[in-house]
Amino acid sequence: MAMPDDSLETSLADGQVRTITDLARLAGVSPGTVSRALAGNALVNARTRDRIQQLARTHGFQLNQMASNLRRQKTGVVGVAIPLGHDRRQQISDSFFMTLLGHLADELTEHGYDLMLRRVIPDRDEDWLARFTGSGMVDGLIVIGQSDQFDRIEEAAAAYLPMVVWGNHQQGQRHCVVGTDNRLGGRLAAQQLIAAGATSLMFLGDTEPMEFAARFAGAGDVAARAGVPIMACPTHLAIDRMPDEIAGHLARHAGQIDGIFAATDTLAVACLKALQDRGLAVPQRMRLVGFDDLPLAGQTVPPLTTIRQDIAAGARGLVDLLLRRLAGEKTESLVLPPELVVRATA
Amino acid sequence: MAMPDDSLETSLADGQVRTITDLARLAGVSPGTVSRALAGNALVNARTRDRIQQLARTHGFQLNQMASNLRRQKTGVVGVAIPLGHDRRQQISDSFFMTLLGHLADELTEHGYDLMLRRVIPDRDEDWLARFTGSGMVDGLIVIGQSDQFDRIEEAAAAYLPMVVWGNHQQGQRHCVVGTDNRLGGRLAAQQLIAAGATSLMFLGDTEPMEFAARFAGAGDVAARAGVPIMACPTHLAIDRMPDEIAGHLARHAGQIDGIFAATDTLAVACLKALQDRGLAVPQRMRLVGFDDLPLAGQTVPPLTTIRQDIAAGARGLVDLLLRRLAGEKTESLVLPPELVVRATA
DNA sequence: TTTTTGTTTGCAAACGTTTGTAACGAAGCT
DNA sequence: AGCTTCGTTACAAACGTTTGCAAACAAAAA
Repeated sequence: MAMPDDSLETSLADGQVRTITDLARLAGVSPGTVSRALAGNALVNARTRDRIQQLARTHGFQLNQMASNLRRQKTGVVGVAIPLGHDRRQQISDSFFMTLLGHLADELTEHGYDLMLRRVIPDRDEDWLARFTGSGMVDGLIVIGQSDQFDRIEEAAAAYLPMVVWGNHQQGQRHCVVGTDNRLGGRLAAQQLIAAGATSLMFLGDTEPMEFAARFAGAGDVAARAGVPIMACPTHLAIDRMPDEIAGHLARHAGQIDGIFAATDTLAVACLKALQDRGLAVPQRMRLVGFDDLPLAGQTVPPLTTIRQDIAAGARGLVDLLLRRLAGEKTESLVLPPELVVRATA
Repeated sequence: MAMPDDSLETSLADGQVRTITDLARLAGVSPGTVSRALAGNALVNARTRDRIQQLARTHGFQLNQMASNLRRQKTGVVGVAIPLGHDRRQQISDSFFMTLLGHLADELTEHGYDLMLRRVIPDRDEDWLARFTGSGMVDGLIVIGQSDQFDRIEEAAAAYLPMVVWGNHQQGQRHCVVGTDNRLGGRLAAQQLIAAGATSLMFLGDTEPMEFAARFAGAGDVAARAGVPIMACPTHLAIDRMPDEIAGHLARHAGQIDGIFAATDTLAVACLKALQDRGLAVPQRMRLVGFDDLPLAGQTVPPLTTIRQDIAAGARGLVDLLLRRLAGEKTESLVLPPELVVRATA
């Protein structure tokens, strides 16, 4: 048996081995064989396969993914879109979304997928969804937050299967969604506030986004049944406006209310500070419940009572459903149960 | 002039217009012309150009990026790698890195680049860097945090130009880095603690990672000059171990020290809680300074004195330098000045 | 009319893979 | 010896763009 031609090998050694063809020349076989060898295909003889893999390793050969993707018509990349609809500065700094993103990265990596992150501003870019799905750059799409794009997502879902959305579930919707049962979460929050002695409630947060609207509605359910009034106080999530707005709300209504349901832990923490600034004892004079159970919720003084969203489970659900859709399955939505975490603010 | 053949057009209308060739047939021109028309190339007649663009719009045509990328040998994608070296669970949930990531997404989007996120575990994957740079999937690379991969990054930088790293700058290093002057930050922190009356210091945090080591060293400089002792108390950043470890440190040393420099705001906030649990008044009995100035630093009670890193500026710097490197420039590193933010804990 | 110039288009060769099909020996069978 | 079968490899056609070059054509100049 002839050894691979040494002189040929060294004559190429200086010029980088970039393409599969370079490698083929080096190994004295055809490009097709190299491709199969690198893929571990059983069609190619075990000895040649090892030899080629060895050669690839020593020369630091890297397969060109672009070409591979084009040929195989798949990319191994999942797109993650964060639409910034109603409050442009909100989400990107919102630690809930960032934490979810982290878990998504974990989960996708685990399954051999890469993650392509794209922030989209729907008002500026009409067909952000079509651009992403049709670009050929991603095999599937995860959308974090419906924002105010429910209709557009709904429309896209009709034609584009491999898409899963984090958000709120609505009766009879078409697109596959994963999310917490926000309405139930709202009920739990209001129940706890009332059980802790509250007789008049404030909902702190915007009621425009679907998730928040559902939380408010859930709290409303319970409040109505208990004969307790509840008022909504819209507040931006942007860190620079939040404190002032909360202070304003408290200044106007602090006398009339004795329980606050914050749409988000971030809001709750800011609110807690505002309450302490006003000298209102928590939970004696004012009860407070948050939403999310971010890590910082346990770190406040007093520690925050809140409604827990299981972010890790959410990420697992998103990825699991997406993978099944990539395999052609037509999956149902997944609604996760929220959990009341009683600490010290209510 | 003949209008585009209507019967032909409708005969294709049902079958999706996927490729540039479909569109060419529809418009009665060659694929090359369509390509140029869509690119807005001045070579093609203005009228045909408009007609083709209109046609593309009405049929919802999307250029296949994969093919385009392969042909042009560029992708419009920047890779962002987060190496999880020394403390696997740390970084992904660490709000500093997440915030930086958010700003990076902003900044890259602004310049027309997409962002491909990849978490890498160096121990499991020897040549994570080469895989990323050589895959052909990204035009350039931003590495967030040197972790314990300084040498590997240094080595890769020799051959691969378009790479910028967030981290600590060391005398004479090869790779281009953007980061805060951690040593100076450490000095500022220690100065403030001592000015506030501290006479014996604790450094709360791991001293392994380069950034933290530099912060500790800076504090050490000042402490030594002032004749104040400082001890390092290694602490994990993982949220589930942090509180217990801090409580342990305090139990052992609380009597001997009266000032704490926490390597991170996250640590500082947890420490603040632990101090309050022990009934140690801040800042009367114990002074505390953090690092980062995360949004939550202003929300604690009392609000946290800390060393500010300008994350947004860091992100801008990273992207700016990367773009210049993509253009072939050989750029210098960028060291950002930290800033002391005096609130109420020291 | 012929030549020149300029504008607009088509042709075909890349980009670097993957994969169906054919080809080629060698071995096993009648 | 002829036939099939099997294991291994080479060949070539895709995948959907972009782009240098040549061709076609019209208008202007000679």
